[in-house]
Amino acid sequence: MPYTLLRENIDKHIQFSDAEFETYSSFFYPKTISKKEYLLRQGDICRFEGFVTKGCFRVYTIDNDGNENVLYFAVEDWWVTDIDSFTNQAPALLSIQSLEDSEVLLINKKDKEQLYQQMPKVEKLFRIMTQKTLVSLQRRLIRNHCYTADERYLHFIKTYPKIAQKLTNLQIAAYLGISHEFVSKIRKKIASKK
Amino acid sequence: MPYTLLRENIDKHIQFSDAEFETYSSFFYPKTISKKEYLLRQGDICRFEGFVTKGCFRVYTIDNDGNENVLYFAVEDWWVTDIDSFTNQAPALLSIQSLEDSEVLLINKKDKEQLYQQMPKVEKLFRIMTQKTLVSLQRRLIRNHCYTADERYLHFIKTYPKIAQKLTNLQIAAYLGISHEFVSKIRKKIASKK
DNA sequence: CGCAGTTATTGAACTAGTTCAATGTTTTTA
DNA sequence: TAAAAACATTGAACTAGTTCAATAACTGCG
Repeated sequence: MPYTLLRENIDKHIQFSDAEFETYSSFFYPKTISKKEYLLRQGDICRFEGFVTKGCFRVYTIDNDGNENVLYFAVEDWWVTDIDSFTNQAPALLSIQSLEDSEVLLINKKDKEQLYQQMPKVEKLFRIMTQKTLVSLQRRLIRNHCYTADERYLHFIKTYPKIAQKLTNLQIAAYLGISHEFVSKIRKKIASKK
Repeated sequence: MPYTLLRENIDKHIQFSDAEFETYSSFFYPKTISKKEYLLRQGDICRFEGFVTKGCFRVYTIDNDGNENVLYFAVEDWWVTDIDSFTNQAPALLSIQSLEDSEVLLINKKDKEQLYQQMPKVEKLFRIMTQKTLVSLQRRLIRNHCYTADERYLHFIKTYPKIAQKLTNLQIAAYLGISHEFVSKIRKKIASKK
């Protein structure tokens, strides 16, 4: 089942034969993560790229003032890693923690390099996936500039209703870059409009 | 000279033999853009990826309220495109305008595809470049959340002093996501502290 | 079950940043 | 070189969002 998800993930971006997928998937190994466990801690070196097959993660960083800042939440079919740390084997700026019992498929650095070498098509796959991620991040940056907090909140729960359900106000606030009290106030405002 | 810059650009990311670079660079053609001319207009389809060899561009979007939002400025050694529009040949959300007389090396969609096919190494090159862009955008997103406008302004002029020199307050404001009046006030504050 | 810890709500006081409008400055262009 | 246009500065009034503090509601756990 986890590998079925991995297959479906690829099919969204590129065509792989069964044999190609076989090779590709053989580089990944499953890992079970219990609730609140860390896949990666800020400061450590990120040894993996992970594909989420079950559960939910928050990918975040703590700034100098101790504020938590969520870069994104990852559920089934999302990838989790600190690319910078993984690529350069340098200390991570990001932490990755599960919000519930979860499962991932992991690939480590050496195997990733070997996979690139053995299957050049994987370069294309990750080039395409990274591009798509970049586009959505560009759009989010723009939204952050031109939307109000209310609009950003609404956009988030509309775009990711399933993820939003799993989250506390605190977590949503850390993603939107606002205070959790203000999330409360936004909710109240919305409720009273209906 | 423009092609020397392209060579130096590649050398930062990957190793190319002279022959490989020869092939690679033969896919690009130079274009001269005079001040305030558009390389791409929001709504049009982006037919190129461009490597800036001279001058300066702003890559921006206009939101529903008519506010201009600068995604980034591109000078020598930067790439300009609307990836989403280029990849999917769909209407662009972004406009790309030169701020001064400029020069770019362009590659169009078909040639890019042919290049990928002919030189799989180019997949790796663009995978790596896209990853680096993604990392810097992730960091910018986080900065936008945890820095004040003053801090973001200072970070910007410190990180890109050469670019900042070329820009008006209006343009810097559109990049930082604040009003240009506030940029003025920040400048005054900083000046008075010295 | 009951209690501890975390999360949510609310209000009051505050502040970072906006908006508007007026004035001054620089740049562009005829 | 003058006039027009674009850009920058400044202050006053405003507002979106914060911070703090107090209370209420949930959640998990022994």
